[in-house]
Amino acid sequence: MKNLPDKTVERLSQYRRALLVCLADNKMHIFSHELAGLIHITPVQVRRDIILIGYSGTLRKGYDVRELVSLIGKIIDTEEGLRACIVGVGNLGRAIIRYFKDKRTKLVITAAFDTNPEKVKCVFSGVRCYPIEQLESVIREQDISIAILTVPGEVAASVAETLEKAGIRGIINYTPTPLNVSEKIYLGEYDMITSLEKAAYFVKNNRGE
Amino acid sequence: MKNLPDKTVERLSQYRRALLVCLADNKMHIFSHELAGLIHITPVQVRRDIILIGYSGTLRKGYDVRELVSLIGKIIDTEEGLRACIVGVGNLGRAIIRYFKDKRTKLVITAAFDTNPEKVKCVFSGVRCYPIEQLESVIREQDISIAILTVPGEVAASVAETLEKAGIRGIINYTPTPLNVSEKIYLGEYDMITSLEKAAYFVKNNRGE
DNA sequence: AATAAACTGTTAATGAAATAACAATACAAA
DNA sequence: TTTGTATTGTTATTTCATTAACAGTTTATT
Repeated sequence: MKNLPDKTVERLSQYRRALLVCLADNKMHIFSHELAGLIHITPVQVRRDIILIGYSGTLRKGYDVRELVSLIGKIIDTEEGLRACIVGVGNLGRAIIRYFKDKRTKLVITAAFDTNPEKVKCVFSGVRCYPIEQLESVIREQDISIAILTVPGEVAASVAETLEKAGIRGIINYTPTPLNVSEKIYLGEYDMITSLEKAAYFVKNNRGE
Repeated sequence: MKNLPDKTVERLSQYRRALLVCLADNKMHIFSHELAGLIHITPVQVRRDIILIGYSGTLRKGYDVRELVSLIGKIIDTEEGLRACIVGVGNLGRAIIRYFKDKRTKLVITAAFDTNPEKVKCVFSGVRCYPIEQLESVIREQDISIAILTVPGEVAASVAETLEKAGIRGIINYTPTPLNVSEKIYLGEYDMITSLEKAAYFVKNNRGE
């Protein structure tokens, strides 16, 4: 059950979201093909993932939704919860703050940072904005593990360096600048130009998903 | 040279961006290890990708930057260029519009759509916003190939259906709702909660990249 | 001319992920 | 009780992506 494949982890997150909707609809059991249908993958893949996390369904009822949600929670979340911050309160930063508001209890954005004095000390969707100079101290005080980088590309590298010094453990980079951080730090690169150009290539070549 | 691997296409986009910076610095030749260093991958991977697109470097000078940029352009871009639109002009939609402004000549955001009457007819960073009812007609008139979906999750599925009817060829989904569109349509899923939860999992398990 | 250094290009091996095929089981219906 | 059906769970295969190993080539240096 340890060291799950990359893609399985991504799907677990999606499974949970779909399952929470089921629970809200009072649906207590679900078959692999139903869950597969909700996120548009194959039933086999669902079953394989579920085996990987060490869960078993029952033959005529499928999987117990609550148990599965709880198990996925044990895998993705920590008991005490993790805290994240936004670095760079532009449109994108604000979009993410707002979007995450009240979505998860075990994974919360607790601080934002910006250089603009107008933004500092403002509160965006409940998240306070600090001056970038306080990055290190606030991260340590609030025990923030993950940083979401939404600053302009030119300053991304230097901010990442500061984050590393502050002891951050994961960085999600929405900046166009590829980052170079210690192997110890989880790094997710999500550059939007690449996403769009990739789409352009496949559209051009008439290839669907 | 046809049907390049998924990951190679992504890297080509990154190569080009790095190479354009080189050109701006008047650097006309580049070695595989230099290019690899810029985006933090291995030189072997760079060389493999370059072989795949049918290009050759020279032994003592490496790759000709201009030629490589031009070749990548021929692969990713179309002669006439592609047009894209934003559906949903919230913070995220505006962030993307602004971010893409003047970034690429062959890939341009030409329209935005929203239901809010206050936003309709506004121009965001040079991109006009139309009412969602005109989605189909505007897409056809402007020959828009790609839609970037930044609407609330609840309406994503119905918007996607309309996009499909309008003859869209690629959808980039920033919505938390997984989409189900025809196999013919390229679909990129970029849900931010999944990105963050994935980071949480790896941070929790002390696993870097 | 010979040698060494610094590359590119190619093939082979490995690893990760997805798919296919099928075995096993519980239940319903005849 | 038997048979059929729908489902899970498991193993094997295939496909895709990365890494490793090394062969080949040009140029500078001696």
